Amino acid sequence: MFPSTSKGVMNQGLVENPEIMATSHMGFNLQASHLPPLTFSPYSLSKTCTVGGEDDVSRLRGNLPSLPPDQGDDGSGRLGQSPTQRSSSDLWSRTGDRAASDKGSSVAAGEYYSNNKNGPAANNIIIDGLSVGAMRMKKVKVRRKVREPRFCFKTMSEVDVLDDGYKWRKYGQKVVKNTQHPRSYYRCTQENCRVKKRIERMAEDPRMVITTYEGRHVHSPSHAEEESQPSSEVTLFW
DNA sequence: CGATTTTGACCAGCGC
DNA sequence: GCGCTGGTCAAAATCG
Repeated sequence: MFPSTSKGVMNQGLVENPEIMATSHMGFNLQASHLPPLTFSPYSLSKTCTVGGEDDVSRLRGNLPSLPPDQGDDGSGRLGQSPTQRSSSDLWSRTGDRAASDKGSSVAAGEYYSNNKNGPAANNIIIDGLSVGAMRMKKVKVRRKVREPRFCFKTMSEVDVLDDGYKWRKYGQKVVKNTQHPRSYYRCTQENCRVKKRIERMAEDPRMVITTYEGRHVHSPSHAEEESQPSSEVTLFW
């Protein structure tokens, strides 16, 4: 349903091979000198990286997308990992919102988990996936609030804010529970563009930066014309 | 001086 | 209802 010539490896929510090419009307360009050339398939990304609410849970349970990636406003075209894709022995870290209690009562839609089974490595980008199995294990309590499509990924970086080609304005910073590092909230400065992102460092490994995007850009990257070296970018689509 | 960042206050969702 | 927490607002401060 989505044009993609993915050559990458999606494994339990990770993109391990950067050689994924795809086309889409929406995308991110991450430019960072410390990163390898990366272009993520929109299909792969949406398939493993986002979940936004009750509808998504239903979709995930059916393992079928209900919407193509370019339709809808709440997680279009998102697919879920099979519950069996999440191994209990894998190291997962919660990176998403607080739909579930911090007191460990349940796992709910809207949470994001990452699995870095290869361990942190330089120039390694990890796409975060979602545990559907965990949702099945317990009764899911879901926020009714409509969510924008989201995905998050981790990068090993000394700088918090990666240059993704868009212009961002910081609108908040918060110290979240059980973490030493504050979480920063950014909004796209483009008028009528409601895309947000938040950036935080992993508690377990402060070298890893977790970037979570929410929403879709309605415009091109601000310095798209300046792209002279596609091989030095990371492009994320969904 | 406009754009951006900082930061405390406020709000909403959730569990008890 | 209350307390806790994450997310957002907005005034003040800072930057270029």
